[in-house]
Amino acid sequence: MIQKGDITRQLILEHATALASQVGLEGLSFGRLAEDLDLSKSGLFAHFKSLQGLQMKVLEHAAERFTETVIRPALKAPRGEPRLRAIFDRWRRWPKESRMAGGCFFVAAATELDDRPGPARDLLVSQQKDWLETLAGVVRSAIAEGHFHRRVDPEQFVYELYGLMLAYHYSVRLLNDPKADRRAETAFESLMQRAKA
Amino acid sequence: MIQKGDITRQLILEHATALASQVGLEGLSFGRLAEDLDLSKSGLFAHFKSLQGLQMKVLEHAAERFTETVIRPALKAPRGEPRLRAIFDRWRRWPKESRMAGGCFFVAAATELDDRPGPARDLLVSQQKDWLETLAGVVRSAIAEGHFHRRVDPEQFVYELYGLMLAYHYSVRLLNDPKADRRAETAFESLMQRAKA
DNA sequence: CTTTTTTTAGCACGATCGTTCTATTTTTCC
DNA sequence: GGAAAAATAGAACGATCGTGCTAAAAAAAG
Repeated sequence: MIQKGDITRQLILEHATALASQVGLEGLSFGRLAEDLDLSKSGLFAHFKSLQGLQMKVLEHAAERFTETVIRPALKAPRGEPRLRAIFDRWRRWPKESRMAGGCFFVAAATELDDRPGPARDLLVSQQKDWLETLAGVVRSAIAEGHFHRRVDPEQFVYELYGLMLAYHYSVRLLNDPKADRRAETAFESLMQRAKA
Repeated sequence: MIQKGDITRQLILEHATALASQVGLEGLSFGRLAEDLDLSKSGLFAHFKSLQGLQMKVLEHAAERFTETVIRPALKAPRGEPRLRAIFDRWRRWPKESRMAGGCFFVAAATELDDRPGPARDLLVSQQKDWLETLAGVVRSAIAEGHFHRRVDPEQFVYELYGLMLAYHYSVRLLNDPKADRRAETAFESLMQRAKA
């Protein structure tokens, strides 16, 4: 049975995730959220039983959005190189697509939580490892399909791909570099070229 | 004339910078600093006239430390490729070298300030652009020395180098990946190889 | 030494934080 | 419809925040 509370919770999480992409997970506050959403602070609090509870739900919500915005659609592309290209395109556009005011939610969370032990950090780490493993799997497919030669190290490939995306985020958001898109594409093509059979 | 205040200020900044690498620039608070350093909150406050003032000084302090720990020593290496390698080595070790408990201070600051307009962000952007320009200059020297071929795009090179460092930071701090060092070295050598004349 | 300047401490302010408790309203079930 | 359950609001708590004001202590200057 779908309850009213579930809808409200979803609405809160939608806003909280976008807000967290700006101010960080620790920057979230019930007072601010309540004001933005025209709810009482205590009413909002009752939905998640603590700030940590809210932060965990926000992490889960963001991961779901990422899956349905980036991963799932890209899986429709043919295995191997085309799928990898689809992922790259959608990944790069995902902060805009998901209307994250503060850029990629996970980039913010990663630098914020990397030195704060606790369940939130643990959850993020496990999510990120899943994502890296998914990426490595796509690279392995590209090798199996004969698109990439067999000497390609999938983990190394993913490491460099991730670096490229981080540099892109940094260039766009902090430096406002208009050439950021071209830079990312060039780096991606270079990475692909080196892996080609 | 050197005053007592300057020494105290330096001591505060030393601690504040390390703390900010963990909790971020916005995570700094006079109360916390005062407790850590056994000073009164108001006495500490008097040294910087506002939280923004403290944050600006912390940014400046971190930049000075970076210059003397990474840039200056690396400039002793011969122009071109050797100097680039010296920078890479020192850059990678600098969070440990400078005893930043929370990893590279600037990585944290970059993701934190990228969507908060103000003087702190402006200062950080100008610092980062300086650093990128320095790096591009070293790459240009490598071309001039004949170490790199003339088709190398210095800005593109720096973009990929920066991405590699960001991925390294991410792998070490969030994922605790023991292979992070090897991954960074491999990516760096690949970047060098592609640029070689 | 004394005087002046600088540095530090103490205290209070309004604001906001996470959280708890209780009451009221709204939704759900029969 | 009414009864039970769920969702929301209101007020208050102790804590911490940045900041200002005032006084005492320490350092620098003569």
